[in-house]
Amino acid sequence: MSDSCPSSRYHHGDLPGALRRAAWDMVGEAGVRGLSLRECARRAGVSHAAPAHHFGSLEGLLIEVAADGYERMAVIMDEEIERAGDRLPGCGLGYIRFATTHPQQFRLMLGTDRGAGESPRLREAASAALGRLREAIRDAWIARHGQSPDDVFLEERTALAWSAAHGYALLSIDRQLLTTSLPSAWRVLSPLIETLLRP
Amino acid sequence: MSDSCPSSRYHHGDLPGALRRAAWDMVGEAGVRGLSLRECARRAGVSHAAPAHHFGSLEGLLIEVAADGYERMAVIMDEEIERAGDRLPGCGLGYIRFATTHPQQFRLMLGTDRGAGESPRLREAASAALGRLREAIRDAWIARHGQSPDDVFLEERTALAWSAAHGYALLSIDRQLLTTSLPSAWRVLSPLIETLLRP
DNA sequence: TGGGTGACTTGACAGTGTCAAGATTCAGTC
DNA sequence: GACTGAATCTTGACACTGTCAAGTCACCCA
Repeated sequence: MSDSCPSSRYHHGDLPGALRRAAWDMVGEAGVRGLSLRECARRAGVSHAAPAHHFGSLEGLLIEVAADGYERMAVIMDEEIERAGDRLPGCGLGYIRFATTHPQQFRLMLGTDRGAGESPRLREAASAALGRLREAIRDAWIARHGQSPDDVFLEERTALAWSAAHGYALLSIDRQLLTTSLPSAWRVLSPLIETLLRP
Repeated sequence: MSDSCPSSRYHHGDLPGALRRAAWDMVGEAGVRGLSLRECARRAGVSHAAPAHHFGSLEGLLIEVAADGYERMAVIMDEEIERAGDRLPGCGLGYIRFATTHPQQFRLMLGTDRGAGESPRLREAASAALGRLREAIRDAWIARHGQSPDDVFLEERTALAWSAAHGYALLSIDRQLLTTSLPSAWRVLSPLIETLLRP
């Protein structure tokens, strides 16, 4: 059963999933502004009003697609952690790799505003990505200092690491806007590792 | 002559400026998705097709409004530099202050994509903001080491500083999404100053 | 097997972006 | 002062959009 060929006329079978995949593809092709509910419905093979039953509105679909993005990001972060063999740089580089390979979707993810707080799935997915970074810092700290850092201190270092990775990711995707020659992620961010692990 | 009261029926007097101010206000009120060309035209007191003559399309208006954003950001960075008495933290804190006081406009600024590279005014405005940070790092380096840093090295440190400030700014405005308790900008970012100035 | 709910379809409405044709205003030249 | 051309609009049209309401079909459970 494909996305655009429903199992029956009034019962798609997996319409929410098909709509989210269609939205993901359209954002990748044409950016957030190029996304429309009706075109998603066409690609899923249903009528224009079908999505409302599952997502309420276009805004509702966008929020769920942003949550999808964080879940996909977590997968790439895990891959990069495994490839790098070192969790802390693996997390950061995975984050950046996701953003540079999915620039338009990445923009959607950080473009969602107040309504996004209402989605438990989005909150969880975003927190999970942040949690990987927090765990990586905690483990690196324990390896260096023999004991766990203070919770408040850990939050500060996590915020610093996330900020730097996030900001660098945006520099990468906005490169025509800000600079024509951006130094590599490693060269820019590796000095930060020492900072994160110093009391 | 106000924005919505043209000096004559077929000659507004400053229509481009009025449209950009209307767009700025609408983005602030309802986010990028809440902006429409026709509503901007209504607020400026002209017909729906008038903006096309100045901006070509909605996309063209968005790009110019993003450039406005960077110019306003530069003003706030300069104010914060003066208030802090120290350029490097002043730049960073000014950047963050702008983002947290204009979250929706800030999102517009980083939401612009490929077409934005075409606007010399946007490129210049964005580069000027980045240039302030580069100058602040260079000056702080000279104060510490007695001579200017290598250009490549300076670009790396500038990218690191921008990334961290930018990332923290986004954490601030997305706070319902990622965390309910974000440590202050100073506590998160001040360890970075030492990193920026170490060879 | 029937009923209730879920999952759609159809149709309508208001708003949008953009384009084309036309009207008005301004500025420069003679 | 009149004329001309360009700038700056207005009007109208079209296609697309999001959302809502009413109706139809499919599925599942008692």
